[in-house]
Amino acid sequence: MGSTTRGRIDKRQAILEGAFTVFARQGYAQACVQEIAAEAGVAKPTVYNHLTDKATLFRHAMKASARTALEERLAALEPLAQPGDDLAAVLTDVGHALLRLHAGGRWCALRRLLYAEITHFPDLLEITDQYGPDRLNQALADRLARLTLAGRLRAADPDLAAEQFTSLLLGPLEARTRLGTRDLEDAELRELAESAVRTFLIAWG
Amino acid sequence: MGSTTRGRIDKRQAILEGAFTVFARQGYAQACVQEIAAEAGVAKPTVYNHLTDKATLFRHAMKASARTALEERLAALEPLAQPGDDLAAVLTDVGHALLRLHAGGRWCALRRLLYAEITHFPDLLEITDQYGPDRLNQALADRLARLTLAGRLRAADPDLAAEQFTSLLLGPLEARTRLGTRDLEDAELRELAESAVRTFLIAWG
DNA sequence: CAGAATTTGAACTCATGGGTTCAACATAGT
DNA sequence: ACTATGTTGAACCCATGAGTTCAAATTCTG
Repeated sequence: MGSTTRGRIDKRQAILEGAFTVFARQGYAQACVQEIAAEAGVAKPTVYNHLTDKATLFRHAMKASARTALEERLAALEPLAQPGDDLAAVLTDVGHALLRLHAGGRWCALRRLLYAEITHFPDLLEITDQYGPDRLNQALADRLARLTLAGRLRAADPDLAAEQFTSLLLGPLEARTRLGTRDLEDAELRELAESAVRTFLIAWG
Repeated sequence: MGSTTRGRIDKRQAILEGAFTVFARQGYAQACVQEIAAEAGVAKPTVYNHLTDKATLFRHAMKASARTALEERLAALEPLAQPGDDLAAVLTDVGHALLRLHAGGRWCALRRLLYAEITHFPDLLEITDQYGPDRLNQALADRLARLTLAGRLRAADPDLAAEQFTSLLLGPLEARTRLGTRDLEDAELRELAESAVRTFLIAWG
């Protein structure tokens, strides 16, 4: 009930990390609390001491991971704040970074878990609202609006432009990786980013 | 072992339909064979008579549904064979039809099930290869290639063009429906199709 | 219509895993 | 150094549901 010490915070953190790892590998239903405990390096009763039950554990683990995933993607947008002369090159770098993140095993697994459980866990709807694609699109739309005001783009509807930009990146990625089950070479990710930026700039540049 | 009569084929068909309905509603793990039997209007041992076990049932149900989903989407592309004078209008109609299909409850559920179980059921990889987004993109690419040869489009890379077209449609849809958990008004689907076609034709028209 | 095949309802076996208990041990705080 | 708190390993209880059994009923076939 009271504040927990750093050591105990670390244990809870280890449990959440271990939980996400096991949920990512096996899915919610097939993941055993005993395995999660083992992955976290604690005893099973300790898991229950920190998190009430398996479903609570899942919610917390997913929230922590979704937050981290969004933070990483928002960080990938930062070069757009100071794009310099070659906007196409910066957009391509940003696109490439977003593709790498999206293709990463951990975020593929997060996506699968979200799809798998979103109808069973109402919390995941809220998590998706707070940390999902809309948030990334909003941040990107802000950037595109600024670039439009600076005369660098012609995005009268920055929300639509942002949405189309991320779609041009992630749609092909998802199809080519068969829903995230296959890796792509980094060169292919780069080409994909280039193609997306080319189409985007023809339409909105 | 021998051929089954029409009545028996119908029973097996009812089982597969009932199975998909229950899997779609509850997910693989939470779906009970007893409930599937009830949905199909048969006794539980009858389910086991026709399909060996729950996993086999799941694979067959998913394959049947994925095939139907692809057939419906391929059918939605048919207007592109004879587009008439107003290609933008036909592309918009086709896009609108694809969005409606994609947003339909049944195919949302199929997608969720594919994401949820694709790492547990290798068959789903094959099903995705045979009936998944790539198939739709290939068929669309064929159409776009023909339209390019006819001087209607400038799609030197019809595969990429097709991929971008479906991405411009489905990416925004998936974000706006929060992974298929919310409905959109048909007017919004129409607007989405129009926006996608507008960008597509600027880039590839 | 008789025989074969399938389906049925109810009960059953069995495995699995969520969650709990508890005395002993380890760690943290005063 | 003592007390409080947290953790531990092992065993446990309990619910759930996959899959099976079986005699009787129903449906199908020739």
